[in-house]
Amino acid sequence: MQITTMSSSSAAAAGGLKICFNAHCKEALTEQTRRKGWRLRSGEFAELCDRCHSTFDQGNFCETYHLDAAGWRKCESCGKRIHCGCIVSVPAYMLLDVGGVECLGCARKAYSAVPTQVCSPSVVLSPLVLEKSKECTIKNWNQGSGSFPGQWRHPSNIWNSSTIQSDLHQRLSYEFDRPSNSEKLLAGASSSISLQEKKPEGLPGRIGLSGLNHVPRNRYGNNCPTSTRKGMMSDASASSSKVNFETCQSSSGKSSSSIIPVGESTSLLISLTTPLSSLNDISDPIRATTNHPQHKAIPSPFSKQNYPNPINSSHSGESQAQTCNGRGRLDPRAHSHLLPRYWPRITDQELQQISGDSNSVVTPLFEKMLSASDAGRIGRLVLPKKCAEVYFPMISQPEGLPLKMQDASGKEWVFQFRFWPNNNSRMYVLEGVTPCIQSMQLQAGDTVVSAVTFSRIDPEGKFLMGFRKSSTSSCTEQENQGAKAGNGSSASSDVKNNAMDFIANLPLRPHKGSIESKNQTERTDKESWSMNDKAGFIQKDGHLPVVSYIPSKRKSSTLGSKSKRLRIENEDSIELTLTWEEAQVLIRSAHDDFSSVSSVSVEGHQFEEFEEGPVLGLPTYFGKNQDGDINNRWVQCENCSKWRRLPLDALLHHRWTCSDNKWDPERSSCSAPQEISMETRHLLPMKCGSSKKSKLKFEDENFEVSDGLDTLANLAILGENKSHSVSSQPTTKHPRHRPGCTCIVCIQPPSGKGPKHKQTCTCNVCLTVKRRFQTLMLRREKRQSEKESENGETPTKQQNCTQPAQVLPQTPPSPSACIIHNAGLGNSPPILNPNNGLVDDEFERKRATPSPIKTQIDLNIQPEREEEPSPVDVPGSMIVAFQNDLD
DNA sequence: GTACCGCATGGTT
DNA sequence: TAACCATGCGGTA
Repeated sequence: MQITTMSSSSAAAAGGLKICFNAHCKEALTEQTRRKGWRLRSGEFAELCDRCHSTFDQGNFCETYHLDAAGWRKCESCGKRIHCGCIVSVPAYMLLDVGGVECLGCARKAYSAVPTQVCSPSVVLSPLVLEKSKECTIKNWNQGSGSFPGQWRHPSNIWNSSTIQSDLHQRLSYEFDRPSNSEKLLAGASSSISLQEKKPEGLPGRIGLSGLNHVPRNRYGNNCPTSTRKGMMSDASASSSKVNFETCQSSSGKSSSSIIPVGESTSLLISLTTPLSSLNDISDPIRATTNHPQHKAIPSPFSKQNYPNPINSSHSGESQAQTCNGRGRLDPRAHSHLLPRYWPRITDQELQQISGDSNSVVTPLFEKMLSASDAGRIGRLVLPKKCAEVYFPMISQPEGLPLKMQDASGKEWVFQFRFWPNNNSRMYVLEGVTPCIQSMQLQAGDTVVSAVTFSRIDPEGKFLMGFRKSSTSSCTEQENQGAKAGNGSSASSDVKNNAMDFIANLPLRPHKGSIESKNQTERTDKESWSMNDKAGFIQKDGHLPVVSYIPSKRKSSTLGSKSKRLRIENEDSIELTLTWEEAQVLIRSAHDDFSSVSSVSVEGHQFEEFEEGPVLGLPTYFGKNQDGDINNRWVQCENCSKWRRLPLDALLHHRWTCSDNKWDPERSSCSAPQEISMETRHLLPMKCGSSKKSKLKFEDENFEVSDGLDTLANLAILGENKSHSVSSQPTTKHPRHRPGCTCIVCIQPPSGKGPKHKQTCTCNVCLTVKRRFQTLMLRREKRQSEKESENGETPTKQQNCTQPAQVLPQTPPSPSACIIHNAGLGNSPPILNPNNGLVDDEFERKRATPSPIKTQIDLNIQPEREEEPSPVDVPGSMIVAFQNDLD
């Protein structure tokens, strides 16, 4: 074999007295005795004295100097001893996927015997080997000093090999991460130098390969007599191919020796070196190789690897993790053969965590966004076909084989790697992943696993399953990519929400049955809601996720009709509905007036619309003094659940805590004991779950509570409703309704068809209608008042009467009335006793006092928009009905 | 009734 | 247009 050598950056190191790099020798070197040994990570070469170099050159270096060192292993095939403990012997062996090592000769034979599938990169074409080949080449160049030029083709000739070109292209595109560069390279094939000069922008650590990157405990085996640089070449030749190398010198003159294999065999090695001087002064080689024609993909792993520090590790065995930027470290095949969506995007940090301090080399293989079905209960993870075939073991039977996977925490899982025949093709799946994914969900706490990255750990040959969590950003690159890839669900799977956060921020508050509306409307945009719920995917990051859906064409097209799965999920969402219903009790406007609350009808369902997102609040209770006057309010701290007495006009945050108690400094801390009073002892609900109770009638008739929503609604109509006695027990249909309730919620199907509401109905829908009406009236009156003000007129009596804020204080509360009131409702305590069915004097008094409102509400009408005519103007509508009812 | 299995279907690339 | 792949869905335990 003849090798032409061009240059080495090591030349720059000339000058000054040096000693032999061999720690066991350390003989002083002179210009005349200095010889280049193995290549170092820096791109330089170990400088050896003549004697050591000779040993090295003969492939006996490790046998000579490392005999007592650790790291000797046996070739799994031929049993030859291989030193895997230093950088010198790196090119002499290969790491097997299944573990163990193989000498180069055996590895090559094994590889040649595998026709199509999947050879682990490290097995197929160990970059180490490649690297070593190069080193060897370079070394020999140095030695041979450019002889036999005639036997070396010009680099341009190399490009005649389509295979090589392809591989190189892959490699280049990977290495440089810039197709343009590779294109240039290919186009300008005449110069591999240019290759070397292409600095990997954004690809800092370029996968170095070679022993450099590798585990220090591998080296050339002394039992592979041919496995020194020369020997290795012999091995390569032995595998039926003659390999020639040609090197070109970088025009920069830097340490770029580019070794381009020129051969016509099926076993061809291309090794390109690019200087990494700009990057930590580490020169890592790039290699493109081809082997079996069927293996277009060159198995050279290496994305991120732990590179032993050549200086240290080669002697001390210490390894040093070297991080690369995420993009460039993936297996070149990922870029060349896999769709971008499958490119692993594992971060350096993650790799670092995975590899830890060990000598393991972690090679990200591919990544897959989790689809709904992947993350669902089925427990099947569909694998991209190409990824499965390239990176996972070949399987010939559909049953496949069990595949051991290790997650980032080190826990081992065994999945069934199998395939289904599908359209004359195969569909690869990993079965049994649900526990693992769920485990990751748990570990992730409140985040969401959105993608899974498969990597391989060498030399163990184990597979690693890493999970990427969703980000809080709703429009992450992931999602975009997922959406772009047509994987809407995966993209959307990033958008899991905490239910309460969602509720708290939801601009629309659906009424009964509105969950369905919610589903209908959201489903079309984002099916993953259901999936999330189903899979327990809830993101509790506190960020508002509501509008971050990335619609998927596919999803939307699928969701409409025939999605049995989705129907199931919708059922699941009903579970959320119940929770929602309960949560409704506490939802209120963020403002302390009603003007910001209106009602809209969407697809036949009523939504309470907040100008701003509603907030959650605990109910408050109004207490009275000894005279029977309501003069205080009790509110429960959201932290300690203690009740605090506040002034009536206290304006409360939706998350009121003791620290907000500026009215009673002594009880402005949760540590302060709860005030002992009649109310706290007997009337206020117990700490646990009290706020959820929709309606309570306390022993003391001074306290009557209703839930905040009802109060809110009733506040709007101020007793215009006609109460009726009902049991305090909720109905089975609707926990907030009483037996006998004939409201639409209790008696109507979700379709909305059925009997109309009765005027006495106090269901949410009715109440909202009333509230809506009140809001409309208020606004109307307000406008009218403004108009009149502009005209210098004073508001009419009627106007005053219709404004709760004005009316309420004027309406003396019943001595027996103490009202629960949604904490955020503001200063004006609602004085009513509404729909809990308790008829009192107050109500009767109000009933006797005609209100412009009570004759205007038709519970069965659709709440109109503000612009629409007032119900008052609609003859024969609710005016008559309501009046009749009252009469 | 439910979960699982495995093929089929059809949208997307 | 073919391949891919998400998921539908019938059969079975």
